[in-house]
Amino acid sequence: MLYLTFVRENVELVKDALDKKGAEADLDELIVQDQKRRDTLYEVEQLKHRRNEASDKIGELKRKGEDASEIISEMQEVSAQIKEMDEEVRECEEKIEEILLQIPNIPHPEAPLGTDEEDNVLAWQWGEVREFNFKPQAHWDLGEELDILDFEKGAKVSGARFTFLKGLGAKLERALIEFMLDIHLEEHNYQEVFPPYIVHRDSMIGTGQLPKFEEDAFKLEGADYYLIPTAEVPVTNMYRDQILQAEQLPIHHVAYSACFRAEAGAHGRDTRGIIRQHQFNKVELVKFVKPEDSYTELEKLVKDAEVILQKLELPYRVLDMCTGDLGFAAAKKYDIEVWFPSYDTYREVSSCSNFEDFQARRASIKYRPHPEAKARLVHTLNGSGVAIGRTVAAILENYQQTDGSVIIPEALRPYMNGLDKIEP
RNA sequence: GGAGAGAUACCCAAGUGGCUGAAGGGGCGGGUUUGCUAAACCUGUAGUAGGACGCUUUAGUCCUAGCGAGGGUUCGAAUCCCUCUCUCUCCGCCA
Repeated sequence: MLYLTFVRENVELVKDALDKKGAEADLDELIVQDQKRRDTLYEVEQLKHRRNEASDKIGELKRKGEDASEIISEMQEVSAQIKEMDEEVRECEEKIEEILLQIPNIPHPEAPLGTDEEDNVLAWQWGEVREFNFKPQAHWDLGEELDILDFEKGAKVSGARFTFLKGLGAKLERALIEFMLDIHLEEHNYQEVFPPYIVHRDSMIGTGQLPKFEEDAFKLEGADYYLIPTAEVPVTNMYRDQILQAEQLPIHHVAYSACFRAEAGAHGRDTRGIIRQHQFNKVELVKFVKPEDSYTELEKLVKDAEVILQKLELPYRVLDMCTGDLGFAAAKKYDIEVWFPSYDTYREVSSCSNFEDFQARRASIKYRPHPEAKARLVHTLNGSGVAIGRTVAAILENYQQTDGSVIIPEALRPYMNGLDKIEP
């Protein structure tokens, strides 16, 4: 969310941002409501001032045992008027809030201009794409043959986009979680948290999932509860409505969690395999930093995520996301995509964003640069470090052998009891 | 799930309708005394949000709101009433 004052004073800039992001919001109505609110507020505050003074007077008169009925009846009228105008102000604020929540973050000036994923810019890439001397199989075929993925059982028990991992598949998933957590804890100095998977509405608003993207989330029936679409939501909201001390920053958290997504707009896409599931595992990195550090921190965040893929020796590329593909809350974003032989392309396994103060403002997360200083909003960042399910799929595809077996990446073997291969 | 008790500023805490725009204490900041420290004494300490005017060789002044949240009663609410949230204690149940 942007500050109302900021929007009021930078209407053109905000309009430009809306264009670049391909978003819409009724700025004209916002300005009208804002003006109406301020006018009414000024008047009603004058009345309240009068009332406060009169109340003191009444108290004084009553203490002296004198008659105050005249001034009381006068104030009865004033109070009724105040009540009415308060209601008017409240209505304006409701409309303003509604529009304000529709306005996306302003893109960073260096974010490439563009309308959709076609316009994303290749930033850099790593690793050699393997040449196969046979036709590589898709991970769902490999997984079924190895009896480590069971799509039928997933569909039977829970429906489409749910899958059972079995035996060494389940172990591989667990090993990756452990492996990634260890790297970020021991080599990158993140602090681990294990968050709740269910949050209430305020938390979803705090990080920007709501109110705009209600249909993407799973809501629990009969309660104001949502299943988290990413650990970003609970971990960022840990610090909601807080003023941090300067020396607490930067805060770097790593959190493993399951993630739940309705995938409402994705009918027919990635219906096979485990690329797009309603429930998947992810190790997430979340940072709270001083504003002046946030872009350095973003670069480091991407590097931290990349290390995982480098250690697993999976070839990947990094995309600098264009303005149209930045999403609602990000000012700048890099996606990391790993190579999938069967798709003959790269698929996203991580998305690293700098939200600047957009989330911090919604969630009211501030810090004091000096003990005496006025509180400022922090900058928040997060990125996957990385998505587990897609990494499993990538390992199956990239490490497959002619006989249908799959080699375990060396870095992962300590987490698999030294196992070097999954065989049919 | 049942019964009860709570929520007041950085912390503890007083406060049942106007003299509380929040006593008192602790902590923290400043000062006096002092060779230094400590002690004692004096003194400051609502952070925030919003608005009006001012400033932009940058600086404030005033107003409004704010005692867990939201409503209500009242000329006036920390105080009375209603709803909700959270915390604690005991019982039950459970991993």
